[in-house]
Amino acid sequence: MSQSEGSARGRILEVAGALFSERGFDGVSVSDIATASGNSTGLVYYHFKDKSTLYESVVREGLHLLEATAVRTLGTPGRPIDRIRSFVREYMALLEGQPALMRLLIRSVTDVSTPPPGHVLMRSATTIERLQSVIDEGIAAGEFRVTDAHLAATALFALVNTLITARVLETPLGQSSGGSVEERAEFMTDLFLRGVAACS
Amino acid sequence: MSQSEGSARGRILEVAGALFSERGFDGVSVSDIATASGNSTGLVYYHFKDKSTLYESVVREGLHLLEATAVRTLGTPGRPIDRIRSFVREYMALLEGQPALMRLLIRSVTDVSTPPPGHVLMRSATTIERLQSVIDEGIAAGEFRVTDAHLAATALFALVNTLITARVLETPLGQSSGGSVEERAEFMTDLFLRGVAACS
DNA sequence: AAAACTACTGACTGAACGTTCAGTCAGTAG
DNA sequence: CTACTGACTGAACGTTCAGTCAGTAGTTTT
Repeated sequence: MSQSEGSARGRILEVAGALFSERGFDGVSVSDIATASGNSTGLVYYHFKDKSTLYESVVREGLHLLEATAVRTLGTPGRPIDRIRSFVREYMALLEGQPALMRLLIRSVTDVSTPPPGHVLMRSATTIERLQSVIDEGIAAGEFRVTDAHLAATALFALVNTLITARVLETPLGQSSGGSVEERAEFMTDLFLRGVAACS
Repeated sequence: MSQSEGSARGRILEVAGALFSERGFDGVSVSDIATASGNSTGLVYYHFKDKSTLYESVVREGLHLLEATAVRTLGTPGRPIDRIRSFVREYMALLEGQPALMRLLIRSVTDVSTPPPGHVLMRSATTIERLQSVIDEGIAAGEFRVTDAHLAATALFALVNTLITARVLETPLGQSSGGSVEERAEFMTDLFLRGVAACS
C-alpha cells in the first residue's frame, strides 16, 4: 500500500514469478529480474536474502492461492458431488487464468535442487487429503462406491492438474485440446464421478 | 556391444541421463558428466556436438522406449478394453522401473528453453491419438459411451502419467501412495473404464 | 542541525561455465 | 619404417553469474 515501501519489492516478486515460470530457476539471473523490474541487482539483494529466498517467496504466494481455493470449495457444506464439482471448476479456472503459476509449480516440483524442496508436493498432499475426506463422506452417504478413497482422490487431482498442464504447455506449441475450461472441467468431472459412483 | 567403439559414448549417455534427470539441463555441467563417467570433457565434445545435442540424444532414447510400448500394447488385435488395460499396465511398469526416465521427461517438457523444445509433447500427442483411436473403436463396438474420445484419451494419459509421476516424485520425500504398480494401475484403469463404459 | 535510518545504486569480484584446440597415443594398412 | 586414423586429454579461452560493498539521496529522529 505505502508508496516507496513494498512497491519495488512487489514489482520484483511479480517480475520474478513471470521469468521463473518461463525459464526456470537456473534460466533466470538476478540481473534479469532486476532489469526487467526496473531496479538494480543490489536492490533485489536488499529485499531478499538470496536468489533462493526470492524464488521461495514467489512459489509460496502461488501455493497460497491454490490452497485457499481448495479450502473454500471443499470445506463448505453440501453434497460431496457438488463440492467436488465446484472444486474442479474453480481450481482449473484459477490455473487456466494464471498459466505462469501452473508452469512455476510444475517446475518447482521437478527441480529437486531448487528451493523449497518438496514444498509443493507437501501442499498437494494436503489438498489430496481434503479431496479424500470428501470422497469418504460420499462413500458413507452411499453415493460413491470405491475401494480406495486416497487413490481415487489422487486420480482426481491428477486429472485436474494434467488437463490444465496440457493446456498450459500446448499453448506455446500452437496446439489446443479444444473446448473451454468449463467444458473440459465438466467432461472430466463427469468421467470421474461416473467411475466412482455407486452404479445404480 | 563392441568394446572400445561406443563404450565410452554409451557410458556418457547413461551417466548424462541420470544426472540430467536429477538436476536438469542447467544443473549439470559437461564437466560433471565427464567426471562421473570417468572421461574428459574433450571426449564428450568428441562424441557429441554440444551439450544440447547430448541432452537431446538422452531424451530421444527414452521417448523411443515409451513409444514402442504404446505401439505394442495398443496396436495388437483384441478388445479395446483389454488393449487399454495392457497399455496402462506396461506403460506404468516401464516408467516405475525407470524413475530417471520419468523425471527426465517431465523436465524436458517444462524446460521450454531446453532442447528439443516441444519434442516430448509431440510424441505424447501421438500416443494420445493412438489411445483415442482405440477408444473410438470401443465406441463403435458399443462398449464405450463417451462424448469426446480425444478428451477421454487425454484424461487416461493424464492419469497414467500423473500417478507414476506422483510415485516418482514422492520417493525422495519418503512418502508413498501405497500399493504396488499393478494394484494402482488396475484401480486406475477400472476407474477410467467405469467412467467411460456404456453403463448397462 | 546533527545523527540515524531506509531505500536504493552500480561497479566490482571470484568462481563456474560451455567450448575450443593443440597435441598424445595405440593401432593399422601399405 | 611411414603415413594415417580415431579416441582421447587437459589446459586455456571468453563469458556469465550470484553475491558484495562503498556510497548517495531522502526522510525521520534526537
